[in-house]
Amino acid sequence: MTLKQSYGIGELAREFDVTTRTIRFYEDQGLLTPRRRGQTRIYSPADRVALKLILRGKRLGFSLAESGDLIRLYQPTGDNRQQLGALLEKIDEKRTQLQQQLVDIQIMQQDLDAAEERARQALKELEESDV
Amino acid sequence: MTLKQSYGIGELAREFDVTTRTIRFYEDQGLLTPRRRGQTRIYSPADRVALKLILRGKRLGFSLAESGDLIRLYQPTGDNRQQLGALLEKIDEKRTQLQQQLVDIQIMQQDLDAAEERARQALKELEESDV
DNA sequence: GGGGAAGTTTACGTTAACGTAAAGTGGCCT
DNA sequence: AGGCCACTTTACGTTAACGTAAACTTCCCC
Repeated sequence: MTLKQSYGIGELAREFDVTTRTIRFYEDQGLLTPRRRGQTRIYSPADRVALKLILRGKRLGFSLAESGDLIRLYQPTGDNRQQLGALLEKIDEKRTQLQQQLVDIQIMQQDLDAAEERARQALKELEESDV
Repeated sequence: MTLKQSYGIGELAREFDVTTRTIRFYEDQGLLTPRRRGQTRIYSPADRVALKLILRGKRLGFSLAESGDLIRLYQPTGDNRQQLGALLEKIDEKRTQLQQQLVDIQIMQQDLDAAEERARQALKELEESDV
């Protein structure tokens, strides 16, 4: 089975577990650009990918504006050297940010390990004092 | 030189590049608990660590409430089995979340790689068409 | 043809995380 | 004494990211 090439708003809402209000809001912010059949919104696979990107961004604490940037990194825009240069810079910024987040995650994971260890130790001591 | 054992609010603000308003706000939220000398706040190394944790959390999109949870994972509270059980669960939740974020970061990094590749390709074509 | 179900627009409401301004206190310097 | 910091409290303002409610249309079903 090949990919669907269009989606309804409710369909996307269910798939990604967001409300239709949220999806319309993203459109308002210029992050999604569904076409219309009558007055009903029809979403393309590209819209679906964009939505996925937004939600992934959210999990990493990105603002909608930042996710908008990311989405635009994908749109093959008829670009001149200026814009391509700026693009490469933006990519580099994001990469730096992601690197920092990686470090943050690693530290937090170690912290969690330590916290778990202490909790287990405390449990153990409870056991022993209570034979 | 051994660690300082107390800090002023401005000092912390400078070190972590936040405003004093922000630091006081965190106290309001119960995330910091400085003692007082007169009416002036004096921060302990533990407060400083907590602040660091909060800001790290922010970089990963954690809410202040979530960072509050993390901070509490560190406070050796006189715990009973119930609480320790809940603690271990919380730790596990956070671990799962961090794992998801790791995956998200990896995907984004690949996306950035692809975007950079396309940008470089576009640049190259511009060069060639413009001998 | 009446009534859901799913879509739409419009608009006001809400929460988190601070910003910003005003007015006061305490110390230190010259 | 005057002045300048750095600190304090109080309080109202602001922005992002939706939630919630009301009042339509459209389509489908029986």
